[in-house]
Amino acid sequence: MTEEDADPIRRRPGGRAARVRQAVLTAALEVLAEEGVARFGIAAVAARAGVNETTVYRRWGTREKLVLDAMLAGSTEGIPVPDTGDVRTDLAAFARALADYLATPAGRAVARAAALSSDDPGLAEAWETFWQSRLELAGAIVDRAVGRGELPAGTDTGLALELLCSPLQTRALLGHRPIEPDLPERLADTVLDGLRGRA
Amino acid sequence: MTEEDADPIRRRPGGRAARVRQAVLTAALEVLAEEGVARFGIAAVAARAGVNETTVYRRWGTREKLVLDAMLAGSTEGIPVPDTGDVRTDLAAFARALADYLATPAGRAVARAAALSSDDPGLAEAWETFWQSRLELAGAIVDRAVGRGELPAGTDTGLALELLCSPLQTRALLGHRPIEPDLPERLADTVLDGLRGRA
Amino acid sequence: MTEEDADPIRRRPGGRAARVRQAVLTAALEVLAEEGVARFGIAAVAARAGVNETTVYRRWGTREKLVLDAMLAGSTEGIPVPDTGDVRTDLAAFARALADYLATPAGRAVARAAALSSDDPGLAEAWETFWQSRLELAGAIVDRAVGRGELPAGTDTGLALELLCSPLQTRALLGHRPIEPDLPERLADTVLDGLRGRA
Amino acid sequence: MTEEDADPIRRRPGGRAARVRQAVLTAALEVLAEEGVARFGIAAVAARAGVNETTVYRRWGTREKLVLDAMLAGSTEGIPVPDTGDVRTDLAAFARALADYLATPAGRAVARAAALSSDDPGLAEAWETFWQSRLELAGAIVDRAVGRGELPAGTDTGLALELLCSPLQTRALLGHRPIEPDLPERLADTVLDGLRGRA
DNA sequence: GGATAAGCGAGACGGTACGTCTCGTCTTTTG
DNA sequence: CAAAAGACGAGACGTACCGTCTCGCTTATCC
Repeated sequence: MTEEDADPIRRRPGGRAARVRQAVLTAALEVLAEEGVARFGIAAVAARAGVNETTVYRRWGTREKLVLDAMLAGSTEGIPVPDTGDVRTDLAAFARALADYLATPAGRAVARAAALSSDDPGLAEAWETFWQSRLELAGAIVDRAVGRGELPAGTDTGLALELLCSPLQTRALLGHRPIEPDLPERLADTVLDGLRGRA
Repeated sequence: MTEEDADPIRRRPGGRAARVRQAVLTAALEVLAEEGVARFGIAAVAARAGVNETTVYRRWGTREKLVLDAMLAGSTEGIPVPDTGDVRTDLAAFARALADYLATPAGRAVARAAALSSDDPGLAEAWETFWQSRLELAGAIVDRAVGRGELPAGTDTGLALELLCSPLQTRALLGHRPIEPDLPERLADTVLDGLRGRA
Repeated sequence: MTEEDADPIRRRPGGRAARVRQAVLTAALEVLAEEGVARFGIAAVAARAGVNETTVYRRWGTREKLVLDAMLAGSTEGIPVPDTGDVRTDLAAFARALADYLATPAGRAVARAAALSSDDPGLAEAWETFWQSRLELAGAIVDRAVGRGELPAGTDTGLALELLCSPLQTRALLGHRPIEPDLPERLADTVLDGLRGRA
Repeated sequence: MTEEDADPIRRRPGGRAARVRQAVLTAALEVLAEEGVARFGIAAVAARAGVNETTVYRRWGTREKLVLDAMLAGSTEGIPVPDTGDVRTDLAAFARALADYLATPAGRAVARAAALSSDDPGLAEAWETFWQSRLELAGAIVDRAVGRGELPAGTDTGLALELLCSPLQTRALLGHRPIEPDLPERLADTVLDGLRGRA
């Protein structure tokens, strides 16, 4: 885990094993985006990857683990974190980007997959980490604002991000209420005001 | 529709149909709470309700619709909405109650069920309505605060509730991050400050 | 059974009961002819007769009994028995008529219904009677031939009819082998030769 | 196709697939004989074969196909065809054997099954072939008699068999009229006389 | 460079749930 | 009060996935 990946499959990047792995994960992401998480099936993934079903079961075991691995491998880019020097602009842009991502089929699929596989504690933790790593980068926006004096010292970065992001996530997960275009801005404004305190 | 329920099943409260309906919905809620939404099956519900499986299929058709109906029929009480005269106390108490509910097996199940069946547009809308009706009562807290002058006139009630509730919902849905005991208070504080604007 | 039918349904020929009975039986015959005996269902019969399903169940109980009753009531005419004075012509014509009837949807349905419901001893006997009464009329052909000296005295009428008819019935029942146009004649010829004996 | 069976299931005679196949077909024949074709169910067959229900559906799809396959695989021996040098004795013995077979539960089931599934053209043809292959062996009796001069040269073998066998089949199929002990002999006699022609 | 071990393809199977279909019974409502 | 309307019980049917297993065969690794 430290200097050499323990997974024997990734040992040789050019080998057949790695090729199969990549094909399956790519296919999984495509199926996820096209069919949604509810109709996501291993048979479809294997067929699209040009790989035998048994192989997928051998390597990933269950549907949930495959979804998780595909997500981890596939969305490495994350949400872009702007840095314009103005905290309001940055937060609004980040919220906008997150909303756009969640409107994507892939984004919807990610959210659903996380929600559905959170029964298994191990998977739940993995999803937790997934979201954490995707969103905590935005903490830099808040931290920089504190550094510039735009926000008071001691500002709770986590709370800020949670207030900003979870309305968007919740809308993507529950029901089908669309995200109005000005919602990211309104969220950013209100959250900023809240963080600055009443005084 | 006005004085007599349109649903023919509920016409006679004492009849067999109504009795069966009640038994199934109750059993559904129990199974949901005990097994979770992923392992929720119609066979188990029918067995527990002492009703034939076919009847469940006849009346509800699919698992998703049964879950929805059980939720609609079963959680009529909703989250209590306090009225102490102090908006901060009220909001914090409401957030606390919501968090407690979401920590309940039933609460988790509700959240998961909504996330699960949001592929079907009709069901998604129904779940939207469900949450709307459960949470909008809390709008009274904000409205009363506006009336008392605790909050400015043009306060966006919906945004307020969304900021307050969605972090709790998201935590219940994604990952397994527990809700810290003081989170409701912190949420209430920050949201209130945000609503009051940057003085 | 002797001078007044015991069946209460037939008591009043003009009453509603009789009307319902007639409608159901007619509808049953139609469904039987159109859909075949395998897809014959009480629901379809009731719908076509403009009568409630429950009524059919009350009066006839099971599908088999309804089929039987419909057959008994519906095909009173039977197969025409010719009398030309020549036994070969008569037998061939009768065989031809039977073959034509068995090629009819109704005829196929009758044969299938008899074959399928012969598990129940009571029904089996009823079907036995049904066929007996339809075919034994043709015994007159043989008897007349004996009277005219065309066939020896002591000719086994039942055996003659069985030899003549059962190949046609079997072809209608098993497999889908069509009945060649000259088969009735060949049957009549061979059977007649057989009856006359070798000498 | 010549030296290796095309059916992939039978490729390995000792493999699990072949074992399962055999178990299911044997169980099917047993259920068929014990319960009759009307009460023949896949669940019962699977249970008796110690095989999962799904496997039966996968391999045979419908009840009718399973019945057919069981019959094809299970009654390979057919009706014994005697060769005593006397056509009357041979035909009578064959008719007797057929009558005995049709009196067997399995024999009844075969007849009923064919009558049951003759709606599907493919299955009807298969049943046709089934009966054809079971009965045409007896054609040798007639052919040998022609060779010995017991029967005239142009004797219609098919017609002879049909006249001999179909009365027995019809009695087994329709109604419940038992087969009298001397019926086979009388059939053989009359058919032989018929085949020899009038003087 | 050949043994050898790891992984893959192919095919079936056990298991669980789902949703459909019919039959025949039972309760409730209505004329 | 009897028939209509409609729900129910019972049970089979056929389908869809999931995850496991076995058996050859191909590929990559190791001596």
